[in-house]
Amino acid sequence: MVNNINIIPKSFYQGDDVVKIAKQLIGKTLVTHLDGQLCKGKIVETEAYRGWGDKACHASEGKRTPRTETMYLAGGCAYVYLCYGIHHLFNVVTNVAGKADAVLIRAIEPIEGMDSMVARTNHQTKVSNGPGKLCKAMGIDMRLNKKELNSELLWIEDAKAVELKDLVISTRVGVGYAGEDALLPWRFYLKDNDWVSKL
DNA sequence: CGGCTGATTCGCT
DNA sequence: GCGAATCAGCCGC
Repeated sequence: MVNNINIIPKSFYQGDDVVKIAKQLIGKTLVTHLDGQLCKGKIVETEAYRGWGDKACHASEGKRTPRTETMYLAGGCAYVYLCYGIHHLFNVVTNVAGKADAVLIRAIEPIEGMDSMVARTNHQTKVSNGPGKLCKAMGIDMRLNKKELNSELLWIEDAKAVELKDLVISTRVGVGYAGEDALLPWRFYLKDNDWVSKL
C-alpha cells in the first residue's frame, strides 16, 4: 500500500495548474481500503475548481469557511464535503498550501471490489457513474476529509496516460450560479465510456 | 432565526 | 420531468 511504488507522489498534486492536473488524473486508479474492503476504480471524469478567478469554487476569491479550510492545505489530500445535505463529494486538493485549488472526481469505472460497491449502493451495475454515487460505492465520507492520498485508507495509483483523442472537454456540471465562469471548459471525461455521468 | 440555494440522486407522477 | 431529502453557508429580519 504505502510502499507501492505505483502510488502517485505528492509532488504531482502540488503543481500550479489545476486544469492540467484534472486532465492528467483521467485514467488513474482511485483506491480505497475502508471497513476491510478494497475497492479500485479508473477515474473517467473530473472537473477543475480554482480558488482564484473561479466563482464556481467554494473557496472562490479566498473565501474561508470551516468547510473550505481543507482546500487551502497543500496538494495531495482529500477534500470531502456534503452536498444537498445527503451526498458526499470527493475532491483532490492541488497546488501549494494557501492556494485553494481542487479536482472533483465525478465518475469512476470499477476495477476491483464490485461486490462491496453493489452492497454499499444497492445498485446492481451503475454504482459509480456520478460524484455522489462513487463516494457511496467506495465508502468515502467525512472521515476522509483532509486525509493524505497516500494513507492506508485511500490513495491514487499511476496508470498509462490516456490518448488525447479519447479525452473530451466540456463545461462543468451544475455550476450555473457561477455566471460567466460556468462556461469555463474545465470538465474532462473519457470518450464513449459507459461510466461517465449524465449519459 | 427563517428562508433560500446548492459541484446530487432517487422515486413517483 | 418534478420534488424530496436535509446540511453548510449566506442574507435579511
